[in-house]
Amino acid sequence: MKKVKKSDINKLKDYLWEIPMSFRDDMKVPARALAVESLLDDIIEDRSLSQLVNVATLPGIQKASLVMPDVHEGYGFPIGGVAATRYPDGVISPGGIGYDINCGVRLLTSTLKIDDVRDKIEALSKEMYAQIPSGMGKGGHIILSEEQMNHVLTTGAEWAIENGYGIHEDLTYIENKGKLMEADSSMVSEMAKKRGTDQLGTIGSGNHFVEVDYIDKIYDEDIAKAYGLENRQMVVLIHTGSRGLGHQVATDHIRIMMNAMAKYDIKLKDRELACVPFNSKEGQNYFKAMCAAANYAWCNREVISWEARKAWGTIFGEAEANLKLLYDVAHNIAKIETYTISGKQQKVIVHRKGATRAFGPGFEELPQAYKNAGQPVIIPGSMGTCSYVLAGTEKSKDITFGSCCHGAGRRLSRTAAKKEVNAPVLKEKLKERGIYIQSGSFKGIAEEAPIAYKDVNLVVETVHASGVAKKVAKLKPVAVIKG
DNA sequence: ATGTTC
Repeated sequence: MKKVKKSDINKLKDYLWEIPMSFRDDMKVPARALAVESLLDDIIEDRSLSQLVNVATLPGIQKASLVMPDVHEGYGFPIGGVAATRYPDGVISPGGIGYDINCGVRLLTSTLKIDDVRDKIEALSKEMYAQIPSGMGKGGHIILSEEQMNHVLTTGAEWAIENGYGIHEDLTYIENKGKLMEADSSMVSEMAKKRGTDQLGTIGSGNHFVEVDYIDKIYDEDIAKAYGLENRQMVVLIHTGSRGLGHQVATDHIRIMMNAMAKYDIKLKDRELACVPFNSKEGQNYFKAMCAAANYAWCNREVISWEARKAWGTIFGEAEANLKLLYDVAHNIAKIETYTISGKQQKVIVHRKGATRAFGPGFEELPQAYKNAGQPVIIPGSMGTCSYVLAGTEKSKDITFGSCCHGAGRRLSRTAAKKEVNAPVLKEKLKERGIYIQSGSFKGIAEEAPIAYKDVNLVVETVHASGVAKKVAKLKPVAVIKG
């Protein structure tokens, strides 16, 4: 595979770079990277830009294959990538969505200020760790019957609320109200359902976590007010997805697609880009299964919120347990959306893999309170650094198919991170800075160390400067619960 | 990311 060098890349703006179609004769559109130059110099080191060029060859791809500033290499497609293919005959590719279907984040706001509760943070971190199951393969307290599983897969977050694990008001503040209508539970294999039987309300491992933060800085007073954010306010950030169930859905359908591709005469440089036309039988079946797994993930984050609320009730009392959902966004998902392409309205299948939707003001699905502000975009940083709340913009539709970055983005591989980091020492150092890490695994702490990640400040500066999202608030962590 | 490499 021809490696992408700096000299192959044209600078379009200070934060926008393009690999032109002349780079490789099989490219159907140019490949673009949103990044300030110092991040680009990091990005060029791994295979993510070569992967981006591969994506630009997919049947039906529109306008450009894109990566966000937090990009790094992934399975087939780079993580931090956006690819829109023509509806309905362009391809859908599970690799463009990711194994963790509807991995995403949500932010809950509290009525407490950090300065009033410093002395309770360590106890809070322990109580949250006790209430929220975490770790590889770990199950939770809810065991779903076959019938309940089918309900979760078709109704998403609603299931949690109807069964006493959530608050009805939350639904208004979840992307797609926590339920994709196209879901079909019969497209989810028995194996996938089995893996998901006891994993509702669990965070898993890797970069998944539940975190307590406080608002350290407000950049946009008006939008912060609309979102209900105030300086020093404590919030809860939840990052996880569809667990073993989503992983199995991806595994099952990638295998099916690899066998079906020849039938549709699709030939690829990298078999990890396995894809079929969206309107083919296999494409539809995957999409329906993906939607079902996405619903499972929304239900999962709703149940985890219930567990977090329980822990807050134990530590601070009933009145303070009423954490309010600011917003819940997916960053591993495919959506059918409409954009202006070459001057005309065109429906596309937008693949977002490690990319957050970032729609601007006026978007009809937004709750009334956010109509003028735009969709909240939640960007978790690396463990122990900081995170951001941003607001989507109208401009994101022109530049990134309504998308934004999803986090800091990995810089070192997990193996490299483990070599560099002494986890017990890191944990102690963070504690000295008032950040309590609760984790069952030192290996997990090492892999997620700040040094393993890009500088989230630069990532956020890039998206802010490019206009795809606006900075609203900066969050600082005080407690992290992880696998 | 993941009952850690279909």
